[in-house]
Amino acid sequence: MNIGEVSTRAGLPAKTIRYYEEIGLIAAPRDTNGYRNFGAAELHKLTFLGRARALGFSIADCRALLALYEDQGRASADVKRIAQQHLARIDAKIADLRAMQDTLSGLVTACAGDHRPDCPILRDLGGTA
Amino acid sequence: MNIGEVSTRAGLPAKTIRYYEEIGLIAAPRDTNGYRNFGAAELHKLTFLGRARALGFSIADCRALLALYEDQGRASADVKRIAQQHLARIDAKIADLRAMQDTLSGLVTACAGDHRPDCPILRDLGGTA
DNA sequence: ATAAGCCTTCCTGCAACTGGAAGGTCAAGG
DNA sequence: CCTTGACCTTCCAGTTGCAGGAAGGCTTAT
Repeated sequence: MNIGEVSTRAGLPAKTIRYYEEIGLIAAPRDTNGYRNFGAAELHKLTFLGRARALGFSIADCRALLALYEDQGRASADVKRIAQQHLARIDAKIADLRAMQDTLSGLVTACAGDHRPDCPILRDLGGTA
Repeated sequence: MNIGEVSTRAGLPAKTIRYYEEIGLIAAPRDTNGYRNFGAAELHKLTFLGRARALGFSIADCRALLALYEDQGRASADVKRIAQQHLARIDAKIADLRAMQDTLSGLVTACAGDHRPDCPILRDLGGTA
């Protein structure tokens, strides 16, 4: 399988796959012509990576998760810890965004949005000045 | 006011203030010794920027908002449009994160987290393999 | 022979800073 | 007068996770 095919099958851009190889996340054996030649195992790993990334795991987390995935003697506790930490980061991010959303939606509602210069949004940003 | 004082008063790191000057977001007049010397107006602008950034506005948005802030003849509609677009981006981000949160919390709950290798999280990422 | 459609590497850029090195300036203390 | 320490300066590199594009090689079909 060349990179194009693996790209469509894994649902990842070729650029991303090359990048993953570059940072040592996956291996990509070469043909004599220099082309990358992927097998089923690498496709599987790339699909794994795609899902993990879609769940927001960092590359560092992905590396750890992939290692655990390959390790038949792993402890599920190690996987769970990573997932929990990530979940905590997500929760925190949502909380931050919600705070912004609250403030902003209030301001947007309060703003007339017409031709006049008076604007509660700018008033708020400027410190009620 | 030197950069240190303006930094504490605006609540922004000195590095950030230098960066804002570098990208032309603010001006920073110099003393004869080369030190930046800020006046009340610049402090005010930096505070404005700090609040806008805290609400998640991009630097590009901040630049536009700051211009509108300074423009006495602005239309509040222009401000509102920027804020609404940003709000939409925030809504979308929250939706994304919530989807991740949903999936992940389910997986985390399902994972025993003990010494055994069996793990629903890895099973899911690996495509039920 | 040539054109299209793959593939390769390498370099740059994005957002918004942060950290650190190397060095100038200033006020206080001995 | 000298030193110490806290400021300040510029410049360069790194962060995250790729994307865009140039310059060129391989393959297949016409």
